[in-house]
Amino acid sequence: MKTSAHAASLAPFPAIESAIRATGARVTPSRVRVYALLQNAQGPLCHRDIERLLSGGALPAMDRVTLYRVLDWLAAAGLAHKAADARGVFRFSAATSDGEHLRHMHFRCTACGGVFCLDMSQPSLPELPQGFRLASAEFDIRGVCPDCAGKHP
Amino acid sequence: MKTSAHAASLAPFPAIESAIRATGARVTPSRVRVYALLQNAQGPLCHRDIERLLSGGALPAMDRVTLYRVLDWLAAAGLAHKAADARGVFRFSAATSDGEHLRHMHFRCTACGGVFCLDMSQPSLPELPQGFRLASAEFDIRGVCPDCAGKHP
DNA sequence: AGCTTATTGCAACCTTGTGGCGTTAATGAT
DNA sequence: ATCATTAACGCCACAAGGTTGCAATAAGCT
Repeated sequence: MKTSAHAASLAPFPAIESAIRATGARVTPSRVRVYALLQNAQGPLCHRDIERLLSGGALPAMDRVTLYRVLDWLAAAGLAHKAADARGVFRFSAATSDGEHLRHMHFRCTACGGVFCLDMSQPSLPELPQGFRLASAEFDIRGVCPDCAGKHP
Repeated sequence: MKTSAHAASLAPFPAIESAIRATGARVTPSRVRVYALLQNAQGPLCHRDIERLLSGGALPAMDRVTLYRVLDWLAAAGLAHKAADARGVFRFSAATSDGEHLRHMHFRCTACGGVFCLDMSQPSLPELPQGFRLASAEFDIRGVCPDCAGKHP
């Protein structure tokens, strides 16, 4: 039995692959790797985080710019959410089914930039003035996380 | 009657001046100008906005870095709030009395980065898990503002 | 007026993110 | 299976936002 090295690298992620294919765009190793990584992540990751996590594996690290483009593409395709953290750095997270993450609770650490999802029911959304187009709404709580609070007492 | 040019440049802002002096730090023209500007602003301003607004006047434009430092100092002194907008750029706003702005509603335009304060009563704050230190909480609503919605139909 | 030292201005640098362009490789057709 | 098409990739340089180091300046105190 002969299996190409290429096919083997994509095979472990059938769901990922089909989700990408469903958008009409091409299925590439970069997209599969990044999207899979976001889905397994605990919270939103920034470009730097992803670069580090990716460089650990056996596969060759992908180009900086390619990663930026893959992330922006995932966001544009609706497969990921893109939002700036408390330090002004963009973080990305996999977009579950739909709408689940749109009304969510986040705790943003102003020291390390980390984002923690608080799984709590959220209050109802208020009415917007005329002309404003809503994209997402979240209760944004800022402060210092337990880790950083320990380092800076 | 003789009045020094220096004193004349600070005289118009007695409240501003005493607020700065109350922090224990030195009262400088840069701090007075920037803090006065933030207090008169309609919404949170970014570094760029402030640079432009300042360069319009008769006084010589202050240094880029000095402005960054004045803004960070205002935030550290508790006279201003510092937060990243939807595009990841820091915006600053004058800190009114206290706590008023901490629980506030904002609409952040993902196209132009503009921030609009929505003066609406806000739902109550939830409990945080152990170890998390709260600094501020706001209902963060993202989307496209009427201006940008008109440009990109 | 003179002293002390917090602020300023300047220059260089860092990080995050984007645009241009030739090359590679994912897909559809042969 | 091979080929052609063109979306993605990799590499380059660049832009915007933000920070650090240090010499020169000017607030505030006596």
